[in-house]
Amino acid sequence: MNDDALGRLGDGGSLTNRVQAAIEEMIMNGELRGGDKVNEITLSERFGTSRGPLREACRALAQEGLLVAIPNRGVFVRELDLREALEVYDVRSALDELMGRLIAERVDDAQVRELYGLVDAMDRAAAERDLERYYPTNLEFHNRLLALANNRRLQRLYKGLVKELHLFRRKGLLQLGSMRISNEEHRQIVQSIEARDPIAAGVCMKSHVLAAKQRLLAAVEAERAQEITLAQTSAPRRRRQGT
Amino acid sequence: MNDDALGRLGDGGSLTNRVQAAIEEMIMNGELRGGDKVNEITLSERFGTSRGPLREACRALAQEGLLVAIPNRGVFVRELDLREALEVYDVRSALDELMGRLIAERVDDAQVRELYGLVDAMDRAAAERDLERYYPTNLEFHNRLLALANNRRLQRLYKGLVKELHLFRRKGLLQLGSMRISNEEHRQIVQSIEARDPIAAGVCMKSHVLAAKQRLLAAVEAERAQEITLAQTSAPRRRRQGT
DNA sequence: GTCCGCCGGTCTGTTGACAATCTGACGCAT
DNA sequence: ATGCGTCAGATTGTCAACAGACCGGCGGAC
Repeated sequence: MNDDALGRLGDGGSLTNRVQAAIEEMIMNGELRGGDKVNEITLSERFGTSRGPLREACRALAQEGLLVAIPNRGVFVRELDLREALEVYDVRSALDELMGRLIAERVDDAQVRELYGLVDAMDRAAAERDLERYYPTNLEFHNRLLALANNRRLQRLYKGLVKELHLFRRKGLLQLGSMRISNEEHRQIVQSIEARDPIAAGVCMKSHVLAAKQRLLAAVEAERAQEITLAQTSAPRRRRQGT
Repeated sequence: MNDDALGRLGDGGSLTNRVQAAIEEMIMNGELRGGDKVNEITLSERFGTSRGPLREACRALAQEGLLVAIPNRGVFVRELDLREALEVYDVRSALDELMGRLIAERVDDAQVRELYGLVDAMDRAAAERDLERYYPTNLEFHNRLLALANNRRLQRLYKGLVKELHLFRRKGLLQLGSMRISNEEHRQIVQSIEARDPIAAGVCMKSHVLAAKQRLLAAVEAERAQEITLAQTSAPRRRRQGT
């Protein structure tokens, strides 16, 4: 991020809104990592504002859960441990089930065709092992579903949860887990939506998220096993790893 | 609320936190109603602070969804129309299902007995038509369930939704609807929890919320019908009511 | 050698003042 | 009478400075 950081986000109206968007962006693209301290003076100088708007932006982000404010100590980028990440997946599973239910109750044929189009595109990308194309389409697919649910509260909470997952320490594991995603799950979701079966659509979407949760767990376990192996080979005399 | 408004909430550490709690309190007890403007100078003078902390508190409450900030116009207490209230109920139904699922997977016998105790207390209060005792117990029952789910994310989102429902214009209708609540639903919830049946517990809790949603809808319909009747008798020559 | 208390620097918490914007009303022209 | 441009008052947006809290290092006592 450069000195024109706020200029690019010029559509916020107030400085506070732009600063808030800028900090959120810094967190999302990894410039600010979990546990980092948000220094008011440093950041306000960088954005070319005073500390007032910056403090207001931090307050909002803290309420949103992206930052943590400790009185007289400052604000820090929140850090999500494995337990919390799994909690988020559980909540997402519940919201996804609702999403499927709502969508199946109100889609029209054109929307179903659009969803099939996205699934087909993902199939083609997957066949070519083209992850650069698979990811954005996958993202669009889920955004489209979220929009089709037509429930603003659901949309806000869901987007918040997605943002929160960016705070997971080993974010790489999330992508590693979703890499092995089965597009077949997506197709089943659309099929149950096409059948206008709210129960089935809800179950499909819930299962989809819970499967992702399990993939994350598996990836964490795999990494842990590998770490232990590495540690044992490089320092074989050590019997116990740090807990 | 008096001039000691912040003194009673003295445990917030920073002024901002106390102001935030105070404003939230004002919204919850109805002193600030939906659509009301939050004047920075007026409120800051009332709390004995400057505008800085007050603005930060409003930022946080806006992010939480209790206030709405319009650039260069100020912040206003958010107003929930019927459509939005129903949306909230839908989301709550999903979260409650998750809650039931999680609880049934991890309760112990003592906790089940405690839940039965609360249901019994509600039965006794209902038998005596003692709503003053029924309400707090009902609240405690649901808070207890929320705690038993042991999922902080779920707890935060759920409490947020409950707060948001206070912004519904005709809040009275909510209570009117829950007055006819069947404690039998509560007992069924506990029974399925006691049976350690996650599916059944989830369904029971989801149904409980959706039933409340239907009761709200019915109350709104009843009120609307009565309004039309009154309007027709008092001004019978008018054929069309204002939309 | 270790622990305790002091102290300077740094950062946050808060404030009051200045600049920009909006609201509502007044007066004028049509 | 109605509509429009203008203006004063009020309110929000932003800033720079002051006060207080926390952190780390230093020196002395045991």
